[in-house]
Amino acid sequence: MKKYLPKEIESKWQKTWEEEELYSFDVNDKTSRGKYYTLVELPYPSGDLHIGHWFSFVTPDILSRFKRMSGNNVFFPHGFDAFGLPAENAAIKRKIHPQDWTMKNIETMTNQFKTMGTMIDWNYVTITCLPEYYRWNQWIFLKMYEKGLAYRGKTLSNWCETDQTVLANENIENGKCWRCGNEVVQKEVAQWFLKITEYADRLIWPENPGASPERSRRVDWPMSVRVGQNNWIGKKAGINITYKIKGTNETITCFTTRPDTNFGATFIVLAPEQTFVKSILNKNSEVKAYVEKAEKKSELDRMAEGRKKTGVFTGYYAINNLNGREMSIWVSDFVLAGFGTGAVVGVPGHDLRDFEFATQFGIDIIRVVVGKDGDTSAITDKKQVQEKEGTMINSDFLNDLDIHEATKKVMEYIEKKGWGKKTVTYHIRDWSISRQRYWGTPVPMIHCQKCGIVPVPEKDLPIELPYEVDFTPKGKPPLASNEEWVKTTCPKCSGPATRDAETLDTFFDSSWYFYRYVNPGYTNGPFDTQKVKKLLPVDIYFGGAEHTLGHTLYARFFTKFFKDLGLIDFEEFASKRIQHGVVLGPDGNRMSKSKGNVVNPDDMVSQYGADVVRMYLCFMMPYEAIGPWSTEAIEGMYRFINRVWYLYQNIDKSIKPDKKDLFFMHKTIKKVEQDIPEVKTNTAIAGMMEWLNYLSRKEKISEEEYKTFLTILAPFAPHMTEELWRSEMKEKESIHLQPWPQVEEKYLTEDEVNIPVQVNGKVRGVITVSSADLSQDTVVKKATEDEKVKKYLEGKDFKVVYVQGKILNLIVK
RNA sequence: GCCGGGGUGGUGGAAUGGCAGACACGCAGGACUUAAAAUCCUGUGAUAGCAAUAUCGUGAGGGUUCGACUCCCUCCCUCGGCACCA
Repeated sequence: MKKYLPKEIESKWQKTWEEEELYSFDVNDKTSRGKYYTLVELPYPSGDLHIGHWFSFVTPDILSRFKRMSGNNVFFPHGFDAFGLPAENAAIKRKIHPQDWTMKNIETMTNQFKTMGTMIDWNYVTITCLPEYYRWNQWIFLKMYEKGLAYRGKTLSNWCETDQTVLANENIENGKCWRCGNEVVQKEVAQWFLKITEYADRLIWPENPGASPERSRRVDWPMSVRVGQNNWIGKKAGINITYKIKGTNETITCFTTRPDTNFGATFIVLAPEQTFVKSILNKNSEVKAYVEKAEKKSELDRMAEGRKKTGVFTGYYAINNLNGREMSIWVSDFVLAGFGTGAVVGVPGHDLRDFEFATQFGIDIIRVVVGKDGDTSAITDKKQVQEKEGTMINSDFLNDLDIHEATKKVMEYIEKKGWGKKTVTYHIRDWSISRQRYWGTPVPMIHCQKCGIVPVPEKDLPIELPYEVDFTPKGKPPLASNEEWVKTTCPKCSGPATRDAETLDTFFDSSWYFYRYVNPGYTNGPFDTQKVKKLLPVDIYFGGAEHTLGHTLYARFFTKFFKDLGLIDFEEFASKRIQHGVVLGPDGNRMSKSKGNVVNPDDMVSQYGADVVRMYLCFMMPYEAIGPWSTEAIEGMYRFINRVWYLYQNIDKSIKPDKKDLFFMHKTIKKVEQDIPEVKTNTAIAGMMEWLNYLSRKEKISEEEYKTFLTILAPFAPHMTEELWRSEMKEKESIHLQPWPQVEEKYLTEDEVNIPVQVNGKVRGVITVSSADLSQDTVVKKATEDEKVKKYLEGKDFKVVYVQGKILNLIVK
């Protein structure tokens, strides 16, 4: 038999498959088979394919191939998330235009992707930086503007000095920019926002997805994503209580979720940016100095201070309606202007942060006794409170209630008295989408001196990104430097006007690409609604855990918006979400050029072949895990593939599989077909290895066994199985068009079964009994006759616990 | 601090109430070879023993159960997310 030479056979079959259009997807498929849409997050064209790309794409490919063999019309498209800062930064550094750099990378990476041997249909490719794609970004933006969901706002924003652009909250990691890692500062900038807050309630996952009646389909997303997104949305029900400021006509409103603790409120703290604070700046120099200092503090400065509280007394008092107490009013930067009302009522007996502030400034500490447990979920350490000689007061009318009821009752009481109003707050903010950079979708808006902001008429789309632009960062958008492009006429009054020179956050692009995938050339709208109806929702969406709060949340938001536009009729775009892990370098660290621990997939492919690399990536650890690449362990996979290859020589066409052979064969088919949909390729491969070990121990094997082995191995190792199937075994039709072998349950029952026998829960022997008679009497009889077991029974009486055909436990007193 | 995931041999990991450590790597011994590589065979949780075998063993402690890596309670460690969020 010829040698196993992966290099030769892999490129040969990749070429043949392309010529034969083996993987071409037909959306108009007339057969009755079901559709299956496999989606993997579209990669950024960074330049070179990383082993991480292989890791995240191979398992989806195996699943897709398996689904196809199991009789589904499988859609497995591809694309590139081609806009974004790295292109611009690389271009500045290397003096290449971002577009040229990006398109070249896409070409390189596409060729590298093809060496993986996936069943991706390369006729369906979406590239987000092309006008045919981003014109529909602009279209969607205009629709959102029309519906009041896109608006121009001027607020304190996250600003990255290095990248000279605004960042969304989701793009900040520990106060630093997610791209460059440099400090993010707060800056007042006018920019475009999307009102994702309007969809906050609909974006909240039901506690038990699938149970909610308005969701007709079962939605299976990881708990970490559902809980993470719900926390990020951060819906809280509470009450806004308004307090009179003594000696003025003014009031202060504070939000709280626990008004029952207000009996113990002793002070109020305002954010430096709060309106009442602004009104007294000129009356109080101490407050003024504090506010000015606070404004200069960056996120990092605040973090460096830790929990140490700073603050200043305003000289004013507010009246607590519940007990008539006068509460001193303070200013402190621990109160956030952007959350709630920018004012907090201090309850130091029940809140650790308030306790710290009260201790720092010598404010009274009161502990409230409410409810049948005599306390309201005290946060502060009791001893500490007593040391501060705090007063204990009793709110008599709440004595028989639990905390939850007490909160509710006080809330109603305050509202009835007219002191406050029930309200709901959210942690999620509107999504800032303006970027002051070049390489992105131009915002389709026009600024007219007379008419103000005017949307570009739909017929004028796309507003193309000009090629000639000075894109070195200068603090204003690079597009503004191209006067010819910026100058335009107002669509309303035809007077002189300028184009909006900002570009859209690239997360806008990736929020809807999977709709575009079904017909990337579609020209009558952002996507082909007929085809979308056939293929979506996505059946399984593979991607990274880092997209929990950004991309996947945005994509869900867009989906709900499209539903409201009547373009689609479902709430969730992906029925199932699986998040891949990370392949670390052989030294256990994250791969990086500077550490010199990068595993280059091209090198691995030329050394072992794509099939071995594919299978090793599936076998090394579970898909969701994080772990190091092993230069030794991959050798084991090379051995496995070679053993399968040369096992071909052991075929004896004259023999038929016996009962035991068939048992092993069907057991393995079952194992593999159960594991693949659960994304457990590591154990599926282990199952095939066991079967191979069994087959290798035999002198000769039947053709049926070998062919079945190749068939179930085909999704994992598509090239070598095809070579054996077509070149060696002279089969006409590709192995990848074969149906998945049927599991015959009748072969899975064994003549004899081994039953472990326990005495007092410890295994003392194993008996073999005929599966024809597994009755308790027979098994117990056989067990008591067993020499090893007998020793432990010593003729004593025993109780029997028997699980039919599985285990026998004898309990001796 | 809150939320979520983990903790099993020398290593990656199997087992979701029923023989813990499948499968693989590594290691040790053997076969083949003048020799090496490759390949094949055998062994490989710890302790005691020549051995049969026994005892211990899934982060720690308790509990439920005939039986617990698996379920419950308390705690420790670790990774990830959020965070002066009122």
